[in-house]
Parts: sequence; structure tokens; C-alpha cells
Amino acid sequence: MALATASVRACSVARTLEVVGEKWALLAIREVFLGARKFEEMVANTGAPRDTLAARLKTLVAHGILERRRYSERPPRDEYVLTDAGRDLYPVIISLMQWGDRHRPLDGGPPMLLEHSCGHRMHARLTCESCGGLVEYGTAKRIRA
Amino acid sequence: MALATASVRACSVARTLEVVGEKWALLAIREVFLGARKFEEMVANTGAPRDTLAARLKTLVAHGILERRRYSERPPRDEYVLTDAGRDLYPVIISLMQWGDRHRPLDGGPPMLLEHSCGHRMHARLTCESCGGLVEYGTAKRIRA
DNA sequence: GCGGTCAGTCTGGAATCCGGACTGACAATA
DNA sequence: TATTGTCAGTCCGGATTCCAGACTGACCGC
Repeated sequence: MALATASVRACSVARTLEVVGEKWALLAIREVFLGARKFEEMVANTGAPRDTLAARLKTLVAHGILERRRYSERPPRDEYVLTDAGRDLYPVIISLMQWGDRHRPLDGGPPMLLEHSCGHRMHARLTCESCGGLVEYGTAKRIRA
Repeated sequence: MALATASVRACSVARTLEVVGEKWALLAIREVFLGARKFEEMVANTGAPRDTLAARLKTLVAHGILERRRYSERPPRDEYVLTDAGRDLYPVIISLMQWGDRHRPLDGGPPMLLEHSCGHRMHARLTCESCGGLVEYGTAKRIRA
């Protein structure tokens, strides 16, 4: 009687989502990327309940995605800044943004345009570090697990 | 008395998260990318409550990310396959995976290795379509909104 | 008929989420 | 000094979701 009970896949996607997978977490991170580092700004820009946002910021700090930095002593004021690990979430945010731009467009075009440092309107894509070729569904195969 | 009340940012990230931002949605999509297209497989591999997973699959189908396809009439069996819009989420999944590989590593290395069609172990990165340069935090600036 | 597979649905308690009111520290204005 | 405003939360009670696990129902193979 072989018992092959629920061995959940060990997967980096799941481990990442444990950190940023909650409803307002990525939106808070987006705000920091966009320069809104203060609690009040994030509340206004995301529409998150203050309550929930405070909790998310706390766990993001605990997980080393954000850092809380005091930028004024009198009055005491803190802002949230990205750690290195937080900055590494940039591709996640950009990928989500591009999907939304393409598949959930707004009348009047994308709500936000980004310009890459090369001077062109930014269209990002995932490429292979070795060959430079496009990475999309079907261009990769599993070689372990 | 100017009332600048809570104008939530119109943002493609938020619109995308409305579709895939719930706890088990992206994990279900990951499963389909990995070839687990059947309900039972997804339950086993993700560990999601059957209940919740059924609900997520329903909304993903409703949102045009997945498609339910009958692959057997007798007994009646359906599987879930990616639509074009679903396949376009590949960069999101890969970005999440790479973040997890780097910042939440497992002893013994990444649980899954991918090989790009060029034959090398896949390390994907976000690059600019115009110049081919790396896209990371600080390489883009907002030119609208 | 009996057990097994597949794809869910149902249940009831636990955990979260929500909008909005409130607090407390301070600054600026009157 | 009193009033108003900003900022960063906390607190509240009700509504919504989530969860593990039991159950259903359609089918197949033996």
C-alpha cells in the first residue's frame, strides 16, 4: 500500500509568493519603486486599508524586502526603502505591468510610460543570459525535478 | 476646499493582480506551465484546499487565462490549458522563480533547473527591446503619469 | 459488487479583511 | 495659546475568505 500522499512541489515560485503573494504586498512594493515611500502616500495610491497596509509593511520589513528608515527626527518620520532583495523584485513588477498593459488595457493607452536609459520607450522582455534569445513558454525545458 | 480624496493610482500592476493576485492563482498557473493540467495533480502539487483551488480555476477561466478542455468523454475528464493571455504570464512566473532561487535558496540548490532552447542552463533577465540593455531598478524613468 | 480515480461540493470554525473612527506626536498658523 | 493640519499608525465590529477534511457522483477495471 504505497502512500504517495500530498508531496507539495518544492518550488521557488511558492517560496517567493510566501513573501510577496499577499494582496497588498506587491502593490506596496510597486509604490516604493515609484517613489512613494511614505505610509500616507501608499494608503492614498493603493487604496489599501491602513490596517492591512501597516501589517504588510511590517512583514516586508521582517522579510528583508523593505527597510524602514527615519528621515526626520522632529517630527519622527519614517520612510520605506528597498533593500537589495527588494530591488531584485523589479522584474516581477515590470512583468506584471507589461501583462496588464497588454491584456487589460485602459482607454487612452497605458497609464504609465517608462523610458529606458537608452532613451527609448521601454518595452522589456525576458531573454536568456547565454544566447540572448527570447525566453517564453516553450523555449525552456526542465532538466531536473 | 479642494478635495483631493483618495485617487487610487491607475496602474497595470494592480489590474493584473486583480486577476492573478490571489494566493493560489499563480501557483495554479505555475502548475499548468509545468504540465500539471489536471485538478488532482494541482491539488497534490500545490497543497491548496480543493475548495479554493476550484474557485481559483473558475475565475482564471472566466478571466481568459486558462481554458477548460475536455480530453475524455467517457469518463468525462477536463484539463486546464493556457490561453495566449495565460502564456504571456510566463515572464511573471520565471521572474518569481528566479527571485526565489536567489533570495530563498534551498540547501542542495534550486529545486528545478531549466534549460533554454540554446542548450544552456537558463538564467533569464529582463532586457530592453530597443537597446538590449539590462532592465533593472534605476534604468527606467517615468515619462508619463 | 468492490475498490479506485477524478473532479469537484459541502461544512463549520478560524483567520483575514474592510471602512472608518480614533490616537498621539508634532508643526504651522492665528 | 488655541486651532488646524500632517503623518503614521491602532482599534473596532462586522463581513468575507480560508481551511482541512468529509462527502458526492460519474465512471472504469476486475
